[in-house]
Amino acid sequence: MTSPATQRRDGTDRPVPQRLLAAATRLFADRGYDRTSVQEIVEAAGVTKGALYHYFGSKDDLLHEIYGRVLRLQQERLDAFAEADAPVERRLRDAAADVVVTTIENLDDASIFFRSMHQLSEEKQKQVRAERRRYHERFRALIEEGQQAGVFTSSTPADLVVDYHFGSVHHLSTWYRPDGRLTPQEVADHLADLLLRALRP
Amino acid sequence: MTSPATQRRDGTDRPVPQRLLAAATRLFADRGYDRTSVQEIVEAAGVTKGALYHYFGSKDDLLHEIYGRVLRLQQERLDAFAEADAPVERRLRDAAADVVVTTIENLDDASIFFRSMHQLSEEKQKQVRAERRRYHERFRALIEEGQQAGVFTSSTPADLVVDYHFGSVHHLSTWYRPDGRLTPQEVADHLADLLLRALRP
DNA sequence: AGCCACATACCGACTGGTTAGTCTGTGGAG
DNA sequence: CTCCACAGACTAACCAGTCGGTATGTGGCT
Repeated sequence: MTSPATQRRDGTDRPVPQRLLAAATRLFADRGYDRTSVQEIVEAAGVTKGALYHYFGSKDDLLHEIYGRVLRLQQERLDAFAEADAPVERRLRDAAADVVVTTIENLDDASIFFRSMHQLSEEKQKQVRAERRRYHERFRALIEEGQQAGVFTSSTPADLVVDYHFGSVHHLSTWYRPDGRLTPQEVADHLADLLLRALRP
Repeated sequence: MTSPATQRRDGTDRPVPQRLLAAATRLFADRGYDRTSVQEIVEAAGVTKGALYHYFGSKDDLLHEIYGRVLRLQQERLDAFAEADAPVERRLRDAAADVVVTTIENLDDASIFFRSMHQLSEEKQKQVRAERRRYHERFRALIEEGQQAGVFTSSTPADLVVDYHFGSVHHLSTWYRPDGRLTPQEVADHLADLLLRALRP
């Protein structure tokens, strides 16, 4: 029962599909989807095209899987924070800071996420947007809860506040460097502070 | 003296280079740089490849010109607001709101800007980054001025505040729709409010 | 006024290179 | 013997950039 669902020819390393996903993530983040050839991906993963098309239907599927992975992870974490037993300010702060940390820890995913949306087929884009919307709405609900409770100002629509915060999260992949002077947690705290200060009545 | 520097064969419409730039902007924004063929650009502009390569050295040059246009425009506007004769809060607010309006009014430019950086040649990227840094620093100086004067909180480094705000500006091209319920000016006012509230001591 | 020389502004067929995806084949486990 | 998990040569399509050619305008000379 210790063997993975998918076996590989040689016993080394992780299963092939995961290696392909990892190689694709790295390459997509750094050259962009269109500039990365399938050949480069399989070479980086130490396999051949046969293997890739054995597990994935298309190059596009590979990208879609990356989106799925990120969306699942973030949604899970947000739900956990949102449902916690604490005052709204606390829950929003924790959730806001957590996306920042998680995003920084997966910077490759983040740069792919916001740059490669339109390389996805129309239907897959629709699916991603739908999941994204669920996430967005969960976050918005938190803010609206605080506004109704009077702990957050209502002078800015909750929608806009969500976009304001996620703008800065998306932007992280543009400027954050792991060798910079701020740790992920420090950046997260600052950004969460900015959000909460902007929401003070 | 009324004739443009560049003459075109037929007297109709705007000069060819501008038509090419406009067509390229539209197409790059909606299919992405790599997904847009030179053939499509010239067809949209009503000319042929000969014309394009007569005015531009490469497809890449076309993109570079788009970046140049945006950077020049934004830098000019920022400088004007920053040098105005008014208290810092006022100058920052006006500048912050203005980028939002200008960005919304050129949404195509905005989506190209933050999605197509990597398609530029290394040297052109370096140039764009340098101009971008100048812009960034001008903005940061405004915030630092306010922090030193004590009208803005110093609890968040000015750098981070700039990235926070520009994150939301970049993000506009992802969510803003001209047929939405908020006008560009309303969005700009809200985002500027959020920034200024986040900076209150 | 007429004519020549040259420049500018394009046209569009062609080339060399690249790429996603296919398909036939094969080694090893059970 | 069979089937899964992959190998890798092959194909059909596409695309940036080139290049030889053409049309229109312009200035100088006579």
